[in-house]
Amino acid sequence: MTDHAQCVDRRRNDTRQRIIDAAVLLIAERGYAQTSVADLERAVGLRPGSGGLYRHFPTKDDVFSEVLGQYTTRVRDLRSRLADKWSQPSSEARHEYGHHLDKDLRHVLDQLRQFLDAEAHVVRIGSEVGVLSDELRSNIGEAWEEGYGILSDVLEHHGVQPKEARIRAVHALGAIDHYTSAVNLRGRQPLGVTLDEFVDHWIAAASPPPEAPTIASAR
Amino acid sequence: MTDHAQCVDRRRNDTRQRIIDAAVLLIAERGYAQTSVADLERAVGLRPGSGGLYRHFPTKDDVFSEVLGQYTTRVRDLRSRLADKWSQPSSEARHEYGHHLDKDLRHVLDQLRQFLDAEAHVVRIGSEVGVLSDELRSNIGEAWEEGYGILSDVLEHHGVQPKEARIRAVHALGAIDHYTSAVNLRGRQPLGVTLDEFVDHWIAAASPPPEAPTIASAR
Amino acid sequence: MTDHAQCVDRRRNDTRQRIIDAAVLLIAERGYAQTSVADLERAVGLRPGSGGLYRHFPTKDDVFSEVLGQYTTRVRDLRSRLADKWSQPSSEARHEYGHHLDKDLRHVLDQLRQFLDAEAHVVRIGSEVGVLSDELRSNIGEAWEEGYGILSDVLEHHGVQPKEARIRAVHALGAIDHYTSAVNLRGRQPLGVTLDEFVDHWIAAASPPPEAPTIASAR
Amino acid sequence: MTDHAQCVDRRRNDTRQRIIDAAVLLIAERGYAQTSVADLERAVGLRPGSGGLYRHFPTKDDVFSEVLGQYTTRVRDLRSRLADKWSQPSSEARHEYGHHLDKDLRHVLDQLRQFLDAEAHVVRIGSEVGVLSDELRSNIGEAWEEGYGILSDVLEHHGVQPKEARIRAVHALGAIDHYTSAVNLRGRQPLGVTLDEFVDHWIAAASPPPEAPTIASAR
DNA sequence: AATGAATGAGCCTTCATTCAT
DNA sequence: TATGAATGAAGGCTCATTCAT
Repeated sequence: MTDHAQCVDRRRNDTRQRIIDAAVLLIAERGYAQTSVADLERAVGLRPGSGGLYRHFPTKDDVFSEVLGQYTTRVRDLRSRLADKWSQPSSEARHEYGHHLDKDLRHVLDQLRQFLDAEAHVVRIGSEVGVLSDELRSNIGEAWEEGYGILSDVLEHHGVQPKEARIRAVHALGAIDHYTSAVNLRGRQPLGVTLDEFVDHWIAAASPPPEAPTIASAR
Repeated sequence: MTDHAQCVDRRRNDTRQRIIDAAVLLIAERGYAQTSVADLERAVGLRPGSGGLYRHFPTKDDVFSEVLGQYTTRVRDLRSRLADKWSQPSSEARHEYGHHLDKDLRHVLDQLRQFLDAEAHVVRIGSEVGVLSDELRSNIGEAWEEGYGILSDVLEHHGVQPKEARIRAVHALGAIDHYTSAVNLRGRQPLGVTLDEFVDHWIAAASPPPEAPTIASAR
Repeated sequence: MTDHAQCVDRRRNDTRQRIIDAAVLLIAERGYAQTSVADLERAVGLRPGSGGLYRHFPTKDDVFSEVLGQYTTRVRDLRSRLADKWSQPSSEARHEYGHHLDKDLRHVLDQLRQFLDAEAHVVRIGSEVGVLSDELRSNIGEAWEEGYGILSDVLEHHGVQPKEARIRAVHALGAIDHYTSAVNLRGRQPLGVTLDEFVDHWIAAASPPPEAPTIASAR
Repeated sequence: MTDHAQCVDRRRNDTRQRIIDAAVLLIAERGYAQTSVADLERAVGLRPGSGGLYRHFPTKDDVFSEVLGQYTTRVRDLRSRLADKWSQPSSEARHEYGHHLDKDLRHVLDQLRQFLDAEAHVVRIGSEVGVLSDELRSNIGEAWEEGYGILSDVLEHHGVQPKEARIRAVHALGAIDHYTSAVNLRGRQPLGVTLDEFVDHWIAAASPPPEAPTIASAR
């Protein structure tokens, strides 16, 4: 393979990735349904409406599929990054994660919220799931599975049985997803419940009752 | 009033309501965005594309606004129907609702689930909130507020303080909304958690800790 | 014929005329093309879109045809009213019309302008002639013929030969029509020429040159 | 630049201009309001209703705006072409324009009439001004201003004061516009006045009175 | 005389996608 | 690889008119 060929390949990947990045931005801004192929082309310097995008993706949906794929990867990364914190408590000595469930949950929630702030497009897509193709929907499903995993990891680390950890994780992530979406989309706090109030309760609800959960989970 | 007049009146309400009913069905089937005016017309026997719908609604969105409005009414009805059960425990002697929080919560959840099964279209619309107009969005917001209310009613009846009842209600309804949507839209149980498993946990999570709930919540 | 029947007939004519009056108003406001059958119905208290107008007119265009017809009648009236002024100079002694062409022309122009201010709808239609049906167009033609007549009357009265009077009349009315329309429609004075400037010139141009026109026209 | 590139460029300009040309024809035939986007597409060989026109113009109105723009340019050209004739009398020796107002006016009128015969569409649009958008209306206004200018140029060249030249120009062009439109749209000569009769009078009326025109206009 | 309902034809516009160059 | 052009299918909406009641 010549240098030239490499350069071409690079450029190709370049445009391809730039389309994805543009998609991320545009979706965050106006949503999936309102982002047209021409918009994407314009955003990356291709002539809008000329179909230049189809050199890089067979279909509009494939762009978004890739977007979601990369997102899933980032969720996975976050998950393993956090998992490391519990399993290698000494590495970040001062923080001492992995000892107190409460503290760890709050930390996870913080991380989760920070993460999602940086992934506004996916939050946005979340409110348009209904108009997505089946493939895209299942892409999103994968990401969610990893997301639940983040929470079940902490719980398991703290001795909650795997099965129960999963249940709690789904319950907890679902609750916060709903709350966040409600605030974002309807611009109003549900029943006037503030974020702080919600979070405090959430931490408490996510933790298993102090008495004897660990006994049941002793494996 | 003659038979005649009655007939005329009937016809009018008829088509209008039939459009709404058709909308309910079609939304449940393919979603809001995928339901065109022509689809609605076809569904009620008007010639598709002839604009016959516009004799009954000024705008496509107004159809859906009405759909959502009628839905909100039904949620409200459900709420007051359930509220009656706690406040008039003797009226349905054998059921004895209003005494045990656990039992009542399970009952509410059953009712809620039955209710939502019959309102599949709204669940579906919920997944398209992102593409909806502001008005439609706020219509949905209203319905949710009533929905949370159903749960906070039970909790309050059982001595949970109003503020905490609201927080718990939002948390609980959010969790179940997310779970249900996940199953409906992605056709898969999150982390393999079954409905029964989820429900059992949900009941437990929604109830305040057994010891001194009111005391605990008085902070 | 009973009183009742008369009453019905009255009402019928009533509604018919009210439709015409409404048309006059609506056209003046938004133009012919923008005035729909439903608008007319609404304006006279019929249910818009129910086709009630078709009890009184076979066609939308027939309404406007009638509107134009009544207008033509009014132009004719104005014409004969003015004609009387020249032929019966003594009747309104003080004004002494019929003696000085200049004065008379200015008077006619004033009357014409007053008249048209009260007939805004026709001025408006004038700017939409291009979208009118042939019949409507010829209706307008009739009115114009009467309009030219007003001017040729004055000129003839002052000794201008019929043929030349007609030419001058067409020329003069055309010039003022164009000027007025330009100001109305483009909201700007052509080449910055003000109304007063235009009128002064118009009077001068409409009058035949002082030397010997009367000789030629001596019949 | 290869043949290829040239061909591509040609094609682009081609369709765009062909749309404009088609618009000119269709407007002349049936008017602006009656010319739909689909009509234009059909006329240039695009599939009607497929929206192919929108690759070349962002909006239906933009097509007509361009049509009017090109027209204005042509009027301006005519104006400067004629202006040259008066200021450079020797260049076309035999015609000797610029010396006799009568002759020059007749010449201008001939040119104007020839010009407008070739611009039937604009005449037609003139009769639909009432239904046009503001932008289109102001486009037309521009063209008129140039048109008046043609006449005021001749008059000024012959010593008529600028202000009076402008008034006369507006008056004269208005008169002929009205006459022409009347004949075109109503298919009948106003008061039976023939074109020749009208023109002869027009020439006379447009010229300032022989004696001391400049003095008279200095008031 | 009036009305509710329906209709058909049409309108302007959008957009994912294809194709030749 | 990129682009101009075209296309087909749709989409929401308007409106004069008809018809049964």
